[in-house]
Amino acid sequence: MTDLSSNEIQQQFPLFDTALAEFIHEHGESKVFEPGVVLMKPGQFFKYAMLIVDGRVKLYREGEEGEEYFMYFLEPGSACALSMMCMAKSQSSTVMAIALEETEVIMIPMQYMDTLMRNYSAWYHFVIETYRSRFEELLTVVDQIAFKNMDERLDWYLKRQSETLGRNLMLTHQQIANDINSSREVVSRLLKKMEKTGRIIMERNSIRWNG
Amino acid sequence: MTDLSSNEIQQQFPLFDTALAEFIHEHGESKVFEPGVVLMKPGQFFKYAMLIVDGRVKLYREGEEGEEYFMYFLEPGSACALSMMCMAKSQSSTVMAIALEETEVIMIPMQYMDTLMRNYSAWYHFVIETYRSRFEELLTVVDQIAFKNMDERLDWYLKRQSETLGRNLMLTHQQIANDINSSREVVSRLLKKMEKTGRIIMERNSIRWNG
DNA sequence: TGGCAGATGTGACAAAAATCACAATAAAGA
DNA sequence: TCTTTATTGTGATTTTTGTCACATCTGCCA
Repeated sequence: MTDLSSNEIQQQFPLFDTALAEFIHEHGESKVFEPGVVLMKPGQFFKYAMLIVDGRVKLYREGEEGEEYFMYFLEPGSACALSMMCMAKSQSSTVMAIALEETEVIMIPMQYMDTLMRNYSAWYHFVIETYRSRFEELLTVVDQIAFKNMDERLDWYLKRQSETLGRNLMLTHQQIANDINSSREVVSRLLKKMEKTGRIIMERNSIRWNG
Repeated sequence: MTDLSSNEIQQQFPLFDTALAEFIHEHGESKVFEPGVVLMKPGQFFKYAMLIVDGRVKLYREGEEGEEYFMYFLEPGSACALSMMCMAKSQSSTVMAIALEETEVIMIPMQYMDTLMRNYSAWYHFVIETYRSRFEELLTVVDQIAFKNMDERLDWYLKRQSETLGRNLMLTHQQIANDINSSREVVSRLLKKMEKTGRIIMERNSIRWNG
């Protein structure tokens, strides 16, 4: 039983019809994750499909030697595709997911998946759309690292960050370097160039995106 | 109506139960693609879910300036995840798919998707497993290009090629360079090194993998 | 058999990015 | 205010990869 009414659920997830929203209201469980908490990590198994109601989650890939690579954000109204896929096969996750803000999540136990899939076509449309959009997003990530130089990748990274986090990005050069698997010095120099063209304004601990 | 009996379908797709195999036998359409034929290209819309019965399909991403990046193969018993996702939303594809050999495909018109999802749980398990495994595969591609140097990427590339194409790879250095978005000279030099360690044997137009 | 096209080898050089070393600056606390 | 620490700036150097130029080699076929 969730904290949210089926009405509130429908507001956040416009694809859901009333019957589905009520089912989820009934059988889902609400949970709040504090900023910095790990929602998902490599090797972890899933018992729930996770729907983001409020807040923001950062997904990134971890390399063997602790390198990181930012993939995408989960925002309210979206679901964690990985949680649904892994759950379906009792597979373990291979990415990290961290709450950036206080994040409210509806968790749907896996035993309801069959029922949902079978009886609520809105659900499977939602599931497939979730997969599709994440797959697409991952493809654009591949594009960037396969085909683009660091300056373009940095630009794209900041653009995406500002799209979900706003124009004022509270990021140090080191954090950015981690996210795009580069080094602080390289990021510093490239940022300096971007500042000269007016694309950004730099302050200590933050960057203003002018896009 | 497919050329394949429901029995043959079940043999290729072990997850399918008899009822599902019969449904697909009834409503699917058989099609054969000759080597080199494009099954799917950016901008194309889908009316069918494609199941690979025989042959081999190569999927790769195309960059804005015509660069390429090899993603993965589709083999018999697997489905094209992209075709299912795009179809579901009438979205257009963003990758290239080319038949390497003569490839036999079952094409299921999209109007049956709802029925399949609703009435055949084996179908949606299959769909989700398809998505999951492709997503996972794409993640390992990200790993490689984000975290690894050219020598490791080449090694991994050859390993994957030989896993589905056999130890004897009919590839020129130029073709390899295209697939991993590098240059012929770089690939030549790295291959030479790999030959010295005995990991491969080079011949004209082909490479023998000893992995 | 001679020539040609595609494939491969290789040195020299250029460009992109990572690394190293250290300076300068700013904020936070004691 | 003085100290400490995190952040940012910057030159010098190295490593990795890509590019250019050209030499060889191999198989094909006219």
